[in-house]
Amino acid sequence: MSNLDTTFADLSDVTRRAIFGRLMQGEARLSDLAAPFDMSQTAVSKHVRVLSDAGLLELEKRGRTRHCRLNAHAMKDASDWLTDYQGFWPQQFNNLARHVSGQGE
Amino acid sequence: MSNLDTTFADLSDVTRRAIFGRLMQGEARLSDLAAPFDMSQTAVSKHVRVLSDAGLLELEKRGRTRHCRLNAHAMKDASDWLTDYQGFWPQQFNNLARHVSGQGE
DNA sequence: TTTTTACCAAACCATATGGTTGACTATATA
DNA sequence: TATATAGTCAACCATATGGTTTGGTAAAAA
Repeated sequence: MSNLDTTFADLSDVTRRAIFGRLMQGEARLSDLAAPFDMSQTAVSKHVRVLSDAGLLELEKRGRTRHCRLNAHAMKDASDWLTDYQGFWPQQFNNLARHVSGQGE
Repeated sequence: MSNLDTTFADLSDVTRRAIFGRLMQGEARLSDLAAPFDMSQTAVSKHVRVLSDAGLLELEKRGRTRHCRLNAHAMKDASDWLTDYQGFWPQQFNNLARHVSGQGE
């Protein structure tokens, strides 16, 4: 799978987007991440592994806890892609929307 | 699945991103869409159905051909989300990147 | 030292995904 | 009319995904 494939696939799961969002507020332990979800810690651990494999976050073992934080570099790549994407599409969408809705200008 | 789930899932397949890209250049018949790919027309037809079910494109039957075009409204929704997303994250990413790389500023 | 905590690993399960083939329908074209 | 073309549908297959449970290990706390 390409990088873009995995990034989008990762973002297509609501649990992972939530983990993503949580980590924006800062580092968290695996059990902290798992707590809000109505599923086993093992399941959350798998999601974290998916994100980690995609390079979207980093894991650090400290004693018996595992600490997760966003990987700024990988995030930057994703952000850059979105920037490019978003820079290109909107006019197209808007043009198309104007055309379709017949609103002219 | 939520709307966001399906949109990201749709974008996570390279074939569908290519179809997506092709349709940005304008309407196309199903067989036109299928031609560049080393897979059966049935497979491409399935991808098109996935995109259609997600509301990302529209199908129109004209005689024996099926014409596809982007759905401007659904596209606008996706674009809006990306805009919000991208408006929110970059500073965060940049802050995080600065912090991690220790570049101060 | 014993017990609890935090996590991993393996096996398993149901469903989704991305592809195939073959048979079919409907429309153009010769 | 006969044939080729565009596309669908249904059945099938292999693999991926998202979850579970059970049993383990290592570290912290009692």
